[in-house]
Amino acid sequence: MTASPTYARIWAVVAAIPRGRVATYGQVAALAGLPGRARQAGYALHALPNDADDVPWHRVINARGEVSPRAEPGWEGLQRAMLIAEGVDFDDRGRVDLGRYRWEPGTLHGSAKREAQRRR
DNA sequence: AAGTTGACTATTT
DNA sequence: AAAATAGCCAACT
Repeated sequence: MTASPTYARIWAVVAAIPRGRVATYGQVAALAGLPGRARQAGYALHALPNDADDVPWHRVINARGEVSPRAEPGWEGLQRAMLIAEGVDFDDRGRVDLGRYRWEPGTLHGSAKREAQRRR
């Protein structure tokens, strides 16, 4: 497949998002070594092949904590359903509490993990 | 090769 | 608080 190294980096970061957590496009881009290139993160996911099960694209949302609207309808509802299935809650306006579900990479280790788990 | 596009975001109505 | 505006930059045509 003809994937740019840029895409590969972004996909790698997305693949690292733990279950039940979400990340913003800007966050993914920054972690991929592309600060300020949030749009490219979204572009990379758009170009993502359908059989890429190892990339949890549904855990990437926009900075407002909402599922980004895309060209084809129906996907938004699906993404929301998938996140709910993982334990991510949405409020009445269909938004995720980023302060609670935002993924903090590399932070949880050993006993610190248990402490982070206590948030609620 | 130049112009358009977009699964974004911060700022301003 | 929600909607429109402006800035952004790589991929796509």
